[in-house]
Amino acid sequence: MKDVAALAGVSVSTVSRVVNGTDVDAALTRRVRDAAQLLGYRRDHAASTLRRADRQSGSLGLIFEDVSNPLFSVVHRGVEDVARSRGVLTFAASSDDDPDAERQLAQAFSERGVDGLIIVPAGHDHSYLMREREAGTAIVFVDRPPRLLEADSVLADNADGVRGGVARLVENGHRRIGYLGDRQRIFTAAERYRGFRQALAAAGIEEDPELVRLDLYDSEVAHDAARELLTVSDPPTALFASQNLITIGAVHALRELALEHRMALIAFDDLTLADLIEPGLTVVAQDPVALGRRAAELVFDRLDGYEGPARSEVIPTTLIPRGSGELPPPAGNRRAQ
Amino acid sequence: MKDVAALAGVSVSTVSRVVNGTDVDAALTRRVRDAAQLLGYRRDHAASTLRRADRQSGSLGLIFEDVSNPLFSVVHRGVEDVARSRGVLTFAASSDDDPDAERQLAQAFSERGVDGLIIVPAGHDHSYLMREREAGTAIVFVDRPPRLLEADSVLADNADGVRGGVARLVENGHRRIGYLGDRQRIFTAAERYRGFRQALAAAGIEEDPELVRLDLYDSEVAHDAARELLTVSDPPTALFASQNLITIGAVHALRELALEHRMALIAFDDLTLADLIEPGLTVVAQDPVALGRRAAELVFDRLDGYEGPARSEVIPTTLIPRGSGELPPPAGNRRAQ
DNA sequence: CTGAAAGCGCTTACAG
DNA sequence: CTGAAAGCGCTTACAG
Repeated sequence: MKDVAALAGVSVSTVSRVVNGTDVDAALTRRVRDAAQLLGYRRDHAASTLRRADRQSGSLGLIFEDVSNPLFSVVHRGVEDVARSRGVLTFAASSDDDPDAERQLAQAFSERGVDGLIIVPAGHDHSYLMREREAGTAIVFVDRPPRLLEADSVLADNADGVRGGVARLVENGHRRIGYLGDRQRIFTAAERYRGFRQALAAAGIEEDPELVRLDLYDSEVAHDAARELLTVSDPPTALFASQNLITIGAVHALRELALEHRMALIAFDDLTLADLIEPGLTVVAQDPVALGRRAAELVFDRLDGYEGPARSEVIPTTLIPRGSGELPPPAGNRRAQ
Repeated sequence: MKDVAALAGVSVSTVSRVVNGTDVDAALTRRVRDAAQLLGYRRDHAASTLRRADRQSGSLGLIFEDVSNPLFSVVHRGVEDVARSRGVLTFAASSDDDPDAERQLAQAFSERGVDGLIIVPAGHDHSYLMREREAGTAIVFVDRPPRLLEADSVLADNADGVRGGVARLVENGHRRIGYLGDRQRIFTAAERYRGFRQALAAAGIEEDPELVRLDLYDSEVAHDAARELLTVSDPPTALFASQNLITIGAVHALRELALEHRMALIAFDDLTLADLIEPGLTVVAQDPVALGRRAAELVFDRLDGYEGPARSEVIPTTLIPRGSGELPPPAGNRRAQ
């Protein structure tokens, strides 16, 4: 900037004013612009915000479990869309579900002066974020709620999604419905299982522990659990798979037992080729773009001065029928009721 | 920092030294740390690098076509892994293949002082980046090479991947092979088509224009093109789909014509449920983590002082046989040769 | 409208 | 080992 000022024959104040668009004599403006162009001048954003009154860095920090997880990368895109419309850029990083990593990333982002933090929480104690918030950083949680901290959050309607899926199975005549669940310490997994139980209760069906397998942490384990569950003495006529990897394991098990056209299946979360497998996979789909957009909007509401109580927003899910969820129970089972 | 110094009863110089780990008397160090802890002090990273000798901001800017594209989100993760091991954070943004957006993002990142830029190029003229590079920013291109700028790049071996896939089809006895290609102005699409022609030439097969459909920009268009191509008077016995969306269109067309078990199919790029569709989808898979890691390594090589000529690295692809690519031509066709 | 000066939060020679 | 002082690139009252 000094160089630009020298070349244009004006003071650095004037250059600063031109760069910031405050009124400056047209001739001077031209001289400054020419000089800047010639020297390839680019304002130092950090120095600028250091001195500025509002102290906004124009950046947000996103902490996901994994930036390459298809769900979170789409959330990221949702955030980006609303942030970019305000000239705000996004940092993104992966915690790999490690609470220490989450903290370190939050700290690293804070040191870099992000205006807001959007977090898919890994930790179980977010009180450490109080200080960042007092320092003016807007904090919003996505996909899972914060613990030990009152803060804005945007969640998918996990319980309701499962409830709707299972209700559909019940409508189609199923009463013995198997459930394949993820680790119950994970918020979304616990919520989904809760939805399952609610749906059974609403239909007046008693839960059969034999038909429920929880804490399935990858497709292999889910595959084994599904095989077991499908071969109990009084097997289910329908299955609910509560998550992507579990769904893959379940489909493998159904194939192996040649049951894919006889056993109804509904899965939580959509998948790329879901309409190309046989039968088409009926899913309860989340809306990750909406999760991201809304989270960003809550961040900017705070930055724009909203100081009300923490808001918890819930984004609805959608049931997408593709065939597997519409299979009726076999005739024998129908009569048996 | 001033406040910490006051509370600890030392000068700001001493606080700075403690924060930066230069040797300070143990007792003073303790007093400073306690004061910092008490005040919730967090160093201002921007102010720090502003004054520092090396001027490194500890951040990288990534410009993808779309952060939510599964390929790029995995590249992102690869970059993140090597960057994080050096304490470097990553900005990421989507250009949506718009050259202007690419430029604006590059500029926004530069203003924020990123140490390096990793770009999936949208534009056709990257000379505008000369200035950033002169300013010390390391620049590496991923997935597609730069234009009008000598710069490091990391590409997948597109041509070779297709060549290998088509060679496999030829080995299995196919001589009439259909090709479904994306818009030829896209570098990767052109490369893949080049690989297709090379494979045919190597096998002494003359290219039949009737069996080649290019510039397919979405699954609908690909679906239509595949249907057409499969119903010409002398139809192919095998198909090569050059990209994800095209593959989806091709599989739909094969299903529609009930040809999925009679027509061989190999696709470029792996997909989540590829082993669960019938028959399993044989693919030429890229290694996006490696693309990202290598790109980050090239960035850090430059930042570490490497000043040699631009390097073009190529990451090999892998053929994953799952059934669809291993279907032989029908007996009649085999005799016909 | 323009310029000289102070200062954002920090680091780093320079003395001591 | 420690402190006073200068200065990184910028913005912004304050005079003129």
